[in-house]
Amino acid sequence: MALQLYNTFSGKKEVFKPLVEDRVRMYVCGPTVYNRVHIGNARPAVVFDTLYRLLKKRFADVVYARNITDIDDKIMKAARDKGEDIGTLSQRYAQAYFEDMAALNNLEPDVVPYATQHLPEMIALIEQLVEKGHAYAAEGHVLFAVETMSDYGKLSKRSLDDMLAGARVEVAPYKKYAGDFVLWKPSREDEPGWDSPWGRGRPGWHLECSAMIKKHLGDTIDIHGGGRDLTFPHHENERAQSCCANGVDFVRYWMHNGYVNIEGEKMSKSLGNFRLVNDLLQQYPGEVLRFALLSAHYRSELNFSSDLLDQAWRSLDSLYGALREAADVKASCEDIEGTAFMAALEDDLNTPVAIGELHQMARALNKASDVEKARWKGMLLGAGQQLGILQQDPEGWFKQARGGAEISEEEIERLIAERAQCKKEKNFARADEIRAELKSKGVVLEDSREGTKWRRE
RNA sequence: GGCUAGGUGGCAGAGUGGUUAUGCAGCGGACUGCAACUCCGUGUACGCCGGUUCGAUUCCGACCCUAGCCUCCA
Repeated sequence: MALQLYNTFSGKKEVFKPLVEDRVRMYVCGPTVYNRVHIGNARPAVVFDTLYRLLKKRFADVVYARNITDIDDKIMKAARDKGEDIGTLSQRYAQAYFEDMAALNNLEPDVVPYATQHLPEMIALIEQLVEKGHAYAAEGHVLFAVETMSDYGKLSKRSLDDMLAGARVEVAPYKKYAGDFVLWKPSREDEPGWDSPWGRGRPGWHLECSAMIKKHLGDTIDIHGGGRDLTFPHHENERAQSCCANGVDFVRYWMHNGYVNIEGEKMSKSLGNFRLVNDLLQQYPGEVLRFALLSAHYRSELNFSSDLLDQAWRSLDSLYGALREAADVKASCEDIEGTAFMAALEDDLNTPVAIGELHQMARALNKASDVEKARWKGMLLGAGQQLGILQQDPEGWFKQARGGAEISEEEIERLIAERAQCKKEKNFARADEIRAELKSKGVVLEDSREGTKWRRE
């Protein structure tokens, strides 16, 4: 089955065909590093990481780039507030971002470009736009003239008239037209800035992506992804800059993920209702967070709650449970091509259905005869790998801490040994007492012919 | 005000013009010294009102409601 992706630009699912056969170039908007990221920021990283894994399976030459925005007015403000150097602050949060993303089992992108390392490219892009009459300088600013682009607004599906009718911001006096956006703005002495033909200043927000895409991936790329809120103005403006400067198609498939909501409301730094990935990691394994993010289709909104996380954890428990039972089985290297699992992923990354298939595989593994177990274990592991889950040692999975007061492994083992002795002596009263005692400390015992296993819950 | 997306069983979440996923929770059963795990069984849910149709949750129209974008934002 052919990979199908929903393209924001056309508004429908399309069969994915790279511009050049077997070669895919994908760019995803990364974070502005002025704070630790919240779980909403993690969603595109997880979604597009899952797509990246799928693309790598399908195509020989895949390059995935995800930028770090390290120059921005919010970073400048954060640095001022903390009395810290901008570079130090952005470096620190970039590092924190990498750690958070790694904890969610995200593979590293092939390219991680930084905005501040691409000033010459950005300036060159502006010069090109000015030269072609798409941009003009005014009062130290350089602005993009949106009226010079005939299909401006086509990505976000809005007309210039609509936008101006709903405008809620005052129009800056240096703009020729209210919808024009900034490519370059002047910096005061105490603000970070770079020399340019228009004086010392800094780039507008949208420019870096255009410049970095051009440099690292080319004039026309296959996939550009990000959160739904970036469709306008960010991606619309990127598209305007790149199309007008390069004169060729910019992005062939635009993809946007839905929001993570809290209590039915968008989670965002500005609303202050966010949950930091790092805080959540104190309470939940990264794999649980990843699973929760993949439990809804990427284009839907996802309501984030402790209920969701608990369900995700239990679902993973059931999958790891099947692997744990088959711990002695050597998994065969199974090809998951052509399975319902792959068909789900290829259908615009339908991860909820793919997860359903994972459960079917686990059930099959549980029921399988000894000879069949190797095959199903291989399938389950292979499918899990495709989603970035199920790669841990199952025994370790069940023994990991689950928050709250912890009883040590030594103590657990000691009580299990005592209970085994009691059972041998038919002292079931004491055996049950030990079970209850451990249960009260969050440890569940599972007897079997091979002995007693335990897990934390 | 303009534009966009969506309203599915207790919860999460796919999907479909008729045989109505999947997971969690619940209930019944098998297994177990007791449990747990696992397995088997079990739930006619698709916002409201009309229309098309032999038949609509699925198509069409109106309505209600929710969220988002139009300003920094994943």
